Amino acid sequence: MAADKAVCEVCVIHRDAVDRAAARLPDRAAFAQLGSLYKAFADPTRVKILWALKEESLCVCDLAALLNMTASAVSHQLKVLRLSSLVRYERKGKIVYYSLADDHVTEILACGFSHINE
Amino acid sequence: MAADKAVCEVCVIHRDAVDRAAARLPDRAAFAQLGSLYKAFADPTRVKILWALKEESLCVCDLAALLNMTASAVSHQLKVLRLSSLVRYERKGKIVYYSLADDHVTEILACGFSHINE
DNA sequence: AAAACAGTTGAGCAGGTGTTCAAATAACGC
DNA sequence: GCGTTATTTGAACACCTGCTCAACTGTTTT
Repeated sequence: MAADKAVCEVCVIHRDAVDRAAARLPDRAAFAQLGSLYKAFADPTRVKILWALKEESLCVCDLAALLNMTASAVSHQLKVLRLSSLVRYERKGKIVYYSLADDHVTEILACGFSHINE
Repeated sequence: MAADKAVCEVCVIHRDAVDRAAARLPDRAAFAQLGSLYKAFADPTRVKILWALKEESLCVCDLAALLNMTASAVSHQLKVLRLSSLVRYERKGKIVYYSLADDHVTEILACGFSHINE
Protein backbone atom coordinates (compact mmCIF):
# COMPACT_ATOMS: atom_id res chain seq x y z
CA MET A 1 0.00 0.00 0.00
CA ALA A 2 3.06 2.25 0.09
CA ALA A 3 2.37 4.73 -2.68
CA ASP A 4 5.75 5.60 -4.10
CA LYS A 5 4.34 7.90 -6.74
CA ALA A 6 2.72 11.26 -6.19
CA VAL A 7 -0.68 9.83 -6.98
CA CYS A 8 -3.60 11.41 -5.27
CA GLU A 9 -2.66 10.94 -1.65
CA VAL A 10 -3.64 14.45 -0.73
CA CYS A 11 -7.09 14.29 -2.22
CA VAL A 12 -8.45 11.08 -0.70
CA ILE A 13 -11.98 12.09 0.09
CA HIS A 14 -13.18 9.14 2.14
CA ARG A 15 -10.25 7.50 3.90
CA ASP A 16 -12.46 5.07 5.82
CA ALA A 17 -14.34 3.90 2.73
CA VAL A 18 -11.06 3.38 0.89
CA ASP A 19 -9.70 1.36 3.80
CA ARG A 20 -12.79 -0.84 3.90
CA ALA A 21 -12.58 -1.39 0.14
CA ALA A 22 -8.89 -2.25 0.40
CA ALA A 23 -9.67 -4.76 3.14
CA ARG A 24 -12.19 -6.71 1.08
CA LEU A 25 -10.16 -6.73 -2.16
CA PRO A 26 -8.62 -10.12 -3.07
CA ASP A 27 -4.88 -10.17 -3.74
CA ARG A 28 -3.26 -8.87 -6.90
CA ALA A 29 -2.92 -12.32 -8.47
CA ALA A 30 -6.66 -12.94 -8.33
CA PHE A 31 -7.36 -9.84 -10.42
CA ALA A 32 -4.78 -10.84 -13.01
CA GLN A 33 -6.44 -14.27 -13.23
CA LEU A 34 -9.91 -12.78 -13.44
CA GLY A 35 -8.78 -10.39 -16.16
CA SER A 36 -7.23 -13.25 -18.14
CA LEU A 37 -10.35 -15.35 -17.77
CA TYR A 38 -12.68 -12.65 -19.07
CA LYS A 39 -10.15 -11.78 -21.78
CA ALA A 40 -10.54 -15.28 -23.17
CA PHE A 41 -14.27 -14.59 -23.55
CA ALA A 42 -13.69 -11.07 -24.88
CA ASP A 43 -13.83 -11.84 -28.58
CA PRO A 44 -16.89 -12.67 -30.74
CA THR A 45 -15.07 -15.48 -32.54
CA ARG A 46 -14.11 -17.20 -29.31
CA VAL A 47 -17.60 -16.78 -27.87
CA LYS A 48 -19.02 -18.40 -30.99
CA ILE A 49 -16.61 -21.30 -30.67
CA LEU A 50 -17.50 -21.84 -27.03
CA TRP A 51 -21.20 -21.59 -27.77
CA ALA A 52 -20.91 -24.08 -30.62
CA LEU A 53 -19.18 -26.55 -28.31
CA LYS A 54 -21.85 -26.33 -25.61
CA GLU A 55 -23.86 -29.32 -26.85
CA GLU A 56 -21.38 -31.54 -28.69
CA SER A 57 -17.72 -31.82 -29.66
CA LEU A 58 -16.54 -30.46 -33.00
CA CYS A 59 -13.28 -30.69 -34.92
CA VAL A 60 -11.32 -27.70 -36.21
CA CYS A 61 -12.64 -28.06 -39.77
CA ASP A 62 -16.21 -28.16 -38.52
CA LEU A 63 -15.68 -24.97 -36.56
CA ALA A 64 -13.99 -23.33 -39.53
CA ALA A 65 -16.95 -24.19 -41.76
CA LEU A 66 -19.46 -23.09 -39.11
CA LEU A 67 -17.78 -19.72 -38.56
CA ASN A 68 -16.78 -19.27 -42.21
CA MET A 69 -13.14 -18.81 -41.23
CA THR A 70 -9.86 -20.46 -42.10
CA ALA A 71 -8.78 -23.45 -40.03
CA SER A 72 -5.66 -21.50 -39.13
CA ALA A 73 -7.59 -18.62 -37.61
CA VAL A 74 -9.77 -21.05 -35.67
CA SER A 75 -6.74 -22.96 -34.46
CA HIS A 76 -5.15 -19.76 -33.19
CA GLN A 77 -8.27 -18.96 -31.17
CA LEU A 78 -8.52 -22.52 -29.91
CA LYS A 79 -4.99 -22.14 -28.60
CA VAL A 80 -6.09 -19.12 -26.58
CA LEU A 81 -9.03 -21.09 -25.20
CA ARG A 82 -6.75 -24.06 -24.45
CA LEU A 83 -4.25 -21.90 -22.56
CA SER A 84 -7.13 -20.49 -20.51
CA SER A 85 -8.34 -24.04 -19.80
CA LEU A 86 -11.73 -23.30 -21.30
CA VAL A 87 -11.66 -26.18 -23.80
CA ARG A 88 -10.23 -29.67 -23.85
CA TYR A 89 -9.28 -31.68 -26.93
CA GLU A 90 -8.96 -35.28 -27.93
CA ARG A 91 -7.16 -36.59 -30.98
CA LYS A 92 -8.71 -39.43 -32.99
CA GLY A 93 -6.48 -40.17 -35.96
CA LYS A 94 -6.06 -37.06 -38.03
CA ILE A 95 -8.98 -35.31 -36.41
CA VAL A 96 -8.85 -33.31 -33.18
CA TYR A 97 -12.15 -33.00 -31.31
CA TYR A 98 -12.67 -29.98 -29.08
CA SER A 99 -15.16 -29.69 -26.25
CA LEU A 100 -15.76 -27.41 -23.27
CA ALA A 101 -13.41 -27.97 -20.33
CA ASP A 102 -16.04 -27.82 -17.57
CA ASP A 103 -19.47 -26.53 -16.56
CA HIS A 104 -18.10 -23.18 -15.43
CA VAL A 105 -17.68 -22.19 -19.06
CA THR A 106 -21.36 -22.78 -19.79
CA GLU A 107 -22.22 -20.97 -16.59
CA ILE A 108 -20.22 -17.86 -17.49
CA LEU A 109 -21.74 -17.84 -20.97
CA ALA A 110 -25.20 -18.05 -19.43
CA CYS A 111 -24.37 -15.20 -17.02
CA GLY A 112 -23.36 -12.96 -19.88
CA PHE A 113 -26.23 -13.96 -22.12
CA SER A 114 -28.84 -13.21 -19.51
CA HIS A 115 -27.23 -9.81 -18.96
CA ILE A 116 -27.40 -8.70 -22.60
CA ASN A 117 -31.00 -9.93 -22.83
CA GLU A 118 -32.29 -7.98 -19.86
CA MET B 1 -24.54 -19.64 -44.51
CA ALA B 2 -23.35 -19.16 -48.08
CA ALA B 3 -19.59 -19.43 -47.78
CA ASP B 4 -18.22 -17.07 -50.38
CA LYS B 5 -14.61 -17.81 -49.55
CA ALA B 6 -12.77 -21.04 -50.25
CA VAL B 7 -12.76 -21.83 -46.58
CA CYS B 8 -12.84 -25.45 -45.74
CA GLU B 9 -15.96 -26.49 -47.55
CA VAL B 10 -14.32 -29.59 -48.94
CA CYS B 11 -13.09 -30.81 -45.60
CA VAL B 12 -16.24 -30.50 -43.49
CA ILE B 13 -16.04 -33.68 -41.52
CA HIS B 14 -19.41 -33.75 -39.79
CA ARG B 15 -21.98 -31.91 -41.87
CA ASP B 16 -24.86 -32.86 -39.57
CA ALA B 17 -23.08 -31.72 -36.40
CA VAL B 18 -22.18 -28.42 -38.04
CA ASP B 19 -25.80 -27.90 -39.09
CA ARG B 20 -27.06 -28.60 -35.58
CA ALA B 21 -24.51 -26.18 -34.13
CA ALA B 22 -25.49 -23.52 -36.67
CA ALA B 23 -29.14 -23.97 -35.74
CA ARG B 24 -28.61 -23.31 -32.03
CA LEU B 25 -26.24 -20.36 -32.45
CA PRO B 26 -27.76 -16.94 -31.59
CA ASP B 27 -27.50 -14.23 -34.22
CA ARG B 28 -24.34 -12.33 -35.03
CA ALA B 29 -25.32 -9.30 -32.96
CA ALA B 30 -25.57 -11.32 -29.78
CA PHE B 31 -21.96 -12.47 -30.09
CA ALA B 32 -20.76 -8.93 -30.67
CA GLN B 33 -22.63 -7.85 -27.53
CA LEU B 34 -21.31 -10.77 -25.51
CA GLY B 35 -17.76 -10.03 -26.67
CA SER B 36 -18.11 -6.38 -25.70
CA LEU B 37 -19.52 -7.28 -22.31
CA TYR B 38 -16.66 -9.62 -21.43
CA LYS B 39 -14.16 -7.14 -22.90
CA ALA B 40 -15.25 -4.62 -20.29
CA PHE B 41 -14.26 -7.14 -17.61
CA ALA B 42 -11.07 -8.14 -19.42
CA ASP B 43 -8.64 -5.89 -17.59
CA PRO B 44 -7.31 -6.20 -14.02
CA THR B 45 -7.76 -2.50 -13.33
CA ARG B 46 -11.42 -2.56 -14.34
CA VAL B 47 -12.06 -5.75 -12.37
CA LYS B 48 -10.54 -4.08 -9.30
CA ILE B 49 -12.75 -1.05 -9.77
CA LEU B 50 -15.88 -3.18 -10.08
CA TRP B 51 -14.91 -5.26 -7.08
CA ALA B 52 -14.25 -2.16 -5.00
CA LEU B 53 -17.71 -0.83 -5.88
CA LYS B 54 -19.51 -4.03 -4.87
CA GLU B 55 -20.27 -2.92 -1.32
CA GLU B 56 -20.35 0.87 -1.43
CA SER B 57 -20.00 3.84 -3.77
CA LEU B 58 -16.64 5.52 -4.21
CA CYS B 59 -15.47 8.68 -5.94
CA VAL B 60 -12.73 8.87 -8.55
CA CYS B 61 -10.09 10.06 -6.09
CA ASP B 62 -10.91 7.23 -3.71
CA LEU B 63 -10.48 4.70 -6.49
CA ALA B 64 -7.25 6.34 -7.59
CA ALA B 65 -5.85 6.11 -4.07
CA LEU B 66 -7.09 2.55 -3.63
CA LEU B 67 -5.53 1.35 -6.89
CA ASN B 68 -2.46 3.59 -6.61
CA MET B 69 -3.17 5.13 -10.00
CA THR B 70 -3.72 8.61 -11.36
CA ALA B 71 -7.27 9.95 -11.36
CA SER B 72 -6.96 10.33 -15.11
CA ALA B 73 -6.24 6.66 -15.70
CA VAL B 74 -9.12 5.69 -13.41
CA SER B 75 -11.45 8.08 -15.17
CA HIS B 76 -10.57 6.59 -18.54
CA GLN B 77 -11.42 3.10 -17.27
CA LEU B 78 -14.61 4.36 -15.65
CA LYS B 79 -15.62 5.68 -19.05
CA VAL B 80 -15.24 2.19 -20.52
CA LEU B 81 -17.36 0.77 -17.70
CA ARG B 82 -19.94 3.54 -18.18
CA LEU B 83 -20.23 2.89 -21.91
CA SER B 84 -20.76 -0.80 -21.15
CA SER B 85 -23.46 0.12 -18.61
CA LEU B 86 -21.62 -1.67 -15.83
CA VAL B 87 -21.46 1.36 -13.50
CA ARG B 88 -23.68 4.30 -12.76
CA TYR B 89 -22.60 7.65 -11.37
CA GLU B 90 -24.06 10.45 -9.36
CA ARG B 91 -22.61 13.92 -9.00
CA LYS B 92 -22.69 15.64 -5.61
CA GLY B 93 -21.01 18.99 -5.92
CA LYS B 94 -17.46 18.56 -7.13
CA ILE B 95 -17.44 14.86 -6.34
CA VAL B 96 -18.73 12.11 -8.62
CA TYR B 97 -19.78 8.90 -6.91
CA TYR B 98 -19.62 5.66 -8.85
CA SER B 99 -21.50 2.45 -8.09
CA LEU B 100 -22.38 -0.78 -9.88
CA ALA B 101 -25.18 -0.50 -12.43
CA ASP B 102 -27.06 -3.67 -11.46
CA ASP B 103 -26.83 -7.10 -9.85
CA HIS B 104 -25.71 -8.78 -13.07
CA VAL B 105 -22.29 -7.21 -12.60
CA THR B 106 -21.85 -8.78 -9.18
CA GLU B 107 -23.15 -12.05 -10.59
CA ILE B 108 -20.65 -12.14 -13.45
CA LEU B 109 -17.84 -11.29 -11.03
CA ALA B 110 -18.94 -14.14 -8.78
CA CYS B 111 -19.10 -16.54 -11.76
CA GLY B 112 -15.55 -15.73 -12.70
CA PHE B 113 -14.22 -15.77 -9.16
CA SER B 114 -15.62 -19.20 -8.44
CA HIS B 115 -14.04 -20.45 -11.67
CA ILE B 116 -10.50 -19.32 -10.82
CA ASN B 117 -10.84 -20.75 -7.31
CA GLU B 118 -11.87 -24.22 -8.37
C1' DA C 1 8.17 -44.25 -49.33
C1' DA C 2 5.27 -40.64 -51.03
C1' DA C 3 1.09 -38.13 -51.30
C1' DA C 4 -2.89 -36.33 -49.04
C1' DC C 5 -5.18 -34.49 -45.18
C1' DA C 6 -6.17 -32.34 -40.30
C1' DG C 7 -4.13 -29.39 -37.54
C1' DT C 8 -0.53 -26.29 -35.53
C1' DT C 9 2.76 -22.65 -35.47
C1' DG C 10 5.50 -18.27 -36.32
C1' DA C 11 6.17 -13.93 -38.72
C1' DG C 12 3.97 -9.97 -40.31
C1' DC C 13 0.69 -6.39 -40.26
C1' DA C 14 -3.58 -3.50 -39.45
C1' DG C 15 -6.20 -2.24 -35.75
C1' DG C 16 -7.26 -1.93 -30.76
C1' DT C 17 -5.95 -1.08 -25.65
C1' DG C 18 -4.15 1.23 -21.33
C1' DT C 19 -1.40 4.64 -19.46
C1' DT C 20 0.69 9.36 -19.28
C1' DC C 21 0.61 14.16 -19.98
C1' DA C 22 -1.44 18.49 -20.78
C1' DA C 23 -5.49 20.96 -21.43
C1' DA C 24 -10.38 21.52 -20.63
C1' DT C 25 -14.70 21.37 -17.90
C1' DA C 26 -17.56 21.77 -13.78
C1' DA C 27 -18.67 23.09 -9.11
C1' DC C 28 -17.34 25.32 -4.86
C1' DG C 29 -15.26 29.22 -1.85
C1' DC C 30 -13.25 33.76 -1.67
C1' DG D 1 -15.07 37.78 -11.12
C1' DC D 2 -10.75 34.56 -9.66
C1' DG D 3 -8.52 30.62 -7.79
C1' DT D 4 -8.91 25.92 -6.16
C1' DT D 5 -10.47 21.25 -6.39
C1' DA D 6 -12.59 16.98 -8.68
C1' DT D 7 -13.18 15.00 -12.85
C1' DT D 8 -13.10 14.49 -17.79
C1' DT D 9 -11.06 14.51 -22.23
C1' DG D 10 -7.86 14.14 -26.37
C1' DA D 11 -3.40 13.26 -28.26
C1' DA D 12 0.54 10.53 -27.99
C1' DC D 13 2.91 6.45 -27.16
C1' DA D 14 4.17 1.56 -26.23
C1' DC D 15 2.04 -2.64 -26.06
C1' DC D 16 -1.26 -6.27 -27.21
C1' DT D 17 -4.72 -8.78 -30.49
C1' DG D 18 -6.67 -11.29 -34.35
C1' DC D 19 -6.25 -12.45 -38.94
C1' DT D 20 -3.49 -14.03 -43.17
C1' DC D 21 -0.03 -16.50 -45.29
C1' DA D 22 3.44 -19.87 -45.63
C1' DA D 23 5.83 -23.47 -43.52
C1' DC D 24 5.66 -27.17 -40.49
C1' DT D 25 3.84 -31.67 -37.53
C1' DG D 26 1.44 -35.74 -37.30
C1' DT D 27 -1.53 -39.39 -39.12
C1' DT D 28 -3.67 -42.12 -42.73
C1' DT D 29 -3.72 -44.06 -47.29
C1' DT D 30 -1.80 -45.74 -51.36
